[in-house]
Amino acid sequence: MARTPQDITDAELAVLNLLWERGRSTVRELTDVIYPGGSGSHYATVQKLLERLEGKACVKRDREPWPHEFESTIRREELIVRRLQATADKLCHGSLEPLLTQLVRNQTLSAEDRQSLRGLLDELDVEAKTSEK
Amino acid sequence: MARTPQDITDAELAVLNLLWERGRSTVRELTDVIYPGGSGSHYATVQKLLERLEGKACVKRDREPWPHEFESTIRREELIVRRLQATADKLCHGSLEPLLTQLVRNQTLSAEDRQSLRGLLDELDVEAKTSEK
DNA sequence: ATTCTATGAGACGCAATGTCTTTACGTCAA
DNA sequence: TTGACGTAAAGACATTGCGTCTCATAGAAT
Repeated sequence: MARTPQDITDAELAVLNLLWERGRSTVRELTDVIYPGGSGSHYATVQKLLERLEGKACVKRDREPWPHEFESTIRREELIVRRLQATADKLCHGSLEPLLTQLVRNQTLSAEDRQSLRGLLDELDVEAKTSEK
Repeated sequence: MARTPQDITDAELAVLNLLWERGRSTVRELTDVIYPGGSGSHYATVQKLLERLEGKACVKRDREPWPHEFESTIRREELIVRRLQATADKLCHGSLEPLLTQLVRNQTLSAEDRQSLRGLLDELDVEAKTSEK
């Protein structure tokens, strides 16, 4: 069984999380937050992580300003969905429904929560019906 | 940033999935399914994976019969919840609610998925009503 | 007894990942 | 222009996770 590398590693995620918070940033700005009072090599570490994120199409580099500025090209929500799907693939033959079941069972939802959830489901039903013709 | 090992690896998961399907099994039975016509060393591979799963308290070994029989001590649902929580920890400061939102918004939910979710919500309504008095 | 299979401990090797080094380059102040 | 300083870019390096494999020993069966 071949080993499958992680899509986005923890260190990379730390950078992405910061980009989501701060928006467009330089390597230095990110480094100073992730490694406060960090040495010179930490700068290179963050740079490498950004480079790898760029390779994974999760980050876009703007070479126009100097120093370069980085920006995430993936939204947090997209990554959430990606991870959910990965979990479903490995544990539920790709079906997301069991995840939903566990989440609903596990979380204490108020009556209002349940109602609004039903509303959302109704919306989805309508969308499905209108798009199928 | 220290590297965090995966809780359960893909190869280990393949074994667990089989145990969930078949129930209590011997090493040979599992090996013959995972590596059909596999060589002798594949047997040892499965054995090692079981040993590691045992160390992670996901599998119980019964030394009484011969050959030994293995059984999973964790349910698929527990593992799902664990992975969901891990995703929430890394992407949502530990909150599961954003996962739920994404799952429901995601149009990959089939009509049947939506129906079964409604059923689940109904169950929760009943539980809430009976426990509130 | 011998022969087959199972067990158990450990070695091995590749690759992923976080880190660090080095060299070249751009920008600005004197 | 030159020197100083921060940045860019490429790549080397160390650790270790993880799947695999070897071998020595033990139990069962014929």
